[in-house]
Amino acid sequence: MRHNTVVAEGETDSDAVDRIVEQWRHERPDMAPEPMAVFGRVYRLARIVGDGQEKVYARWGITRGEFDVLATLRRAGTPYTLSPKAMTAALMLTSGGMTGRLDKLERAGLVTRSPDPTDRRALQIALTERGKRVVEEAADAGLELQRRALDTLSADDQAQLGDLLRKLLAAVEEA
Amino acid sequence: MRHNTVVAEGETDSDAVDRIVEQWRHERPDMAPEPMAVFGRVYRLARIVGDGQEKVYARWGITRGEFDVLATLRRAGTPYTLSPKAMTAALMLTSGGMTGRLDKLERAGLVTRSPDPTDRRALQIALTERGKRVVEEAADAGLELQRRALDTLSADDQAQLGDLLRKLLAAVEEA
DNA sequence: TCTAAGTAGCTTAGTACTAATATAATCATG
DNA sequence: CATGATTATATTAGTACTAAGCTACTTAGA
Repeated sequence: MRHNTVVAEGETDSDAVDRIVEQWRHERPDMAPEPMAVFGRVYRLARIVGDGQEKVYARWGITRGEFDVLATLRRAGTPYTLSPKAMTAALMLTSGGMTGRLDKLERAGLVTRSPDPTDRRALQIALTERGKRVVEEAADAGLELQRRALDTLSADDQAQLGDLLRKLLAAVEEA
Repeated sequence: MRHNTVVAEGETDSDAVDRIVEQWRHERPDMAPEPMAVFGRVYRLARIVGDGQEKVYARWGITRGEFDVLATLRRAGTPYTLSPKAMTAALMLTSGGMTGRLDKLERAGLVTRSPDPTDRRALQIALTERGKRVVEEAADAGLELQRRALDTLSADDQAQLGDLLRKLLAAVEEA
């Protein structure tokens, strides 16, 4: 319930998420749906920016999930080698899902599978030269998309948003 | 580059996302990967809290996608009736996806499909009594999950986070 | 009024996952 | 050092979606 209609500095018009929260408040006055305003926007941001990154990565013929595999290998540093098991944990994926992603990446010539000499149950997944080039170009392009969105916020706002999200994520990961 | 190791008030230890950003910085010093810190946390929050909501809604035998359909009908207010077309748009879904969700909800007795008397191409989807009860109970439980996570932040922090996310979402939806 | 274009919902084929299970190899204990 | 438990990857069946295209219906224009 606003006491006036002046829009304060930096304030934005009500958006789709505000309207949803308002609808709930109207239909269920006992509900206190304020947390939806935060998580509704988190979901929407993840979806919209995620879809955008998906489109960017498609220029290199890979999906976002496949990019994540390549990026995990690239970030590990030379010789760009990890086990499927390690990446399965890092990417919150089942082993079946990882097998599928590696099949596609191997067929595309972006990674190789070789036996782990010290553990015959395990594999070593390695980035190929082409895989390294693809992941670097795609990462730059995807980052650029994120940067364009984020740079609509002041440097202060960006830092503050990062801090608040880190706090919230820490709380959520605890539970 | 910190000048000392004192952890300032409210500051949190480095988390998985910080470590990913740090790895990129080390491997690609030219990269400026700061935006990843924000969007990485947005993705992770969406995934973790989303999975949590999925588990909550499962107590009523519905998925998150099906909950969203029921909630859209409930929020519309009495008589809790909308066309598939309207909901397809609101939920960013293809028509095929909507048909599938409605099939399941109709079989479960949570919605009904009836012909639109004014347009014989269209349908009217309506919440049943049971559908209304299910969506209200599930919405309360899902909201409670969100509230527990969010209440680890001060009221000020919650408000600030909401504002920053609204700004960022507006920028993202523009593009 | 007839027809072309557009719209609503459904169907089909294909994709990317999960959960459960299988297989093979390794590790830990008596 | 034998064996029971655990681990790493793959396989299978089932799920929830998308993209493309279909049918039935509606609308706008000559």
